[in-house]
Amino acid sequence: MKDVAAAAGVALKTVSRFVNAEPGVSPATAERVAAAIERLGYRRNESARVLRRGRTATIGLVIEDVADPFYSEIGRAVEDVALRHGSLVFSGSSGEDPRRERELVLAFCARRVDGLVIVPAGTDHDYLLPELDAGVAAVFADRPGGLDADTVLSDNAGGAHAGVTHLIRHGHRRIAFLGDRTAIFTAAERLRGYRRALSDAGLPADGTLIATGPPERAGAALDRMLAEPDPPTAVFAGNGRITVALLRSGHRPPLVGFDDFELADLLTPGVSVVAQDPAGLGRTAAELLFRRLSGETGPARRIELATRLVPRGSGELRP
DNA sequence: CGAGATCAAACGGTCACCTG
DNA sequence: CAGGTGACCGTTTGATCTCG
Repeated sequence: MKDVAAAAGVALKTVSRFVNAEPGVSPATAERVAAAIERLGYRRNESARVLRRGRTATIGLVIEDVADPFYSEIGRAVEDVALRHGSLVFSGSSGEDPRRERELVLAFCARRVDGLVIVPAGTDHDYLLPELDAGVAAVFADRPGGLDADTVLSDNAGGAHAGVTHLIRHGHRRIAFLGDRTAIFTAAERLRGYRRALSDAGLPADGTLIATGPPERAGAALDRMLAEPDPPTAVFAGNGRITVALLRSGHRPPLVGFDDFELADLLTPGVSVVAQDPAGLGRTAAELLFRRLSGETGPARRIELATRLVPRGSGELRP
């Protein structure tokens, strides 16, 4: 900047004004400064700018797994919004481990991110309080966090209710629920939606038709249910990985799965799903974050995004 | 009065150097 | 040897000044 000022024959301050499009630079001077910038190949040093301004124009994103398409779609949407606000995104995978989530978040904070979008792995977020006090903004996405902050969720219970009701309408009375561990908020919510759908339809709750646990065990769990005297005639799968695990283990039951996935429409029959809007989750979370960063105050918001039932064949099979 | 110059003080951390 | 001091990195910002 000093060199540009010397080359253009103006003061440092004038270059700064020009670079930041501030008023007070005459067109003639601006032209000389622009020419000097062009000639010297000057680009503003962002580190120095950060040093002075206190804002780093970066945000941190903690998701469960960057390799999981559901979360990478969230990540992409967050990135798009961030870019529009002149920010870059650091992202990391918690792997569903609260300790790792905390390490990532604190590492981002140590690099002085302006804000955070977090898919919580744990339920205790007291470790965030000092950071929030220091002015870092935080938004929870996909699941609620352990403190009162802006949160964006999918309507998990409502989506599961719609999916199970769809199976009931097609004549099923005994519907299995294969879900992830209920310690995970979304899994518990979907189970709640399943139960409500059964009771709304006047069907009995049968605990032997419910299995929760890691997705890779879903196939075996369904095998056990099918070996019982009064087996289920349809399956509601609690997330995309469970749906895929079931299909991989050779099962083709009447089925509705939570979460859409690639090629679901190309199978025979097509797999009916309750689709979430992961891009919507990411976009909404990032937009809330940038609103806070631009000074919006007021109580924490909680936004719930609708899900969409996508019938493709597997959910319309009769008993 | 407006355009622009000049000056100094930050920002947060690192590092060389000095003191006791 | 520990601990303290001050310069330094590049930019922004505000105060103040100059000149036509």
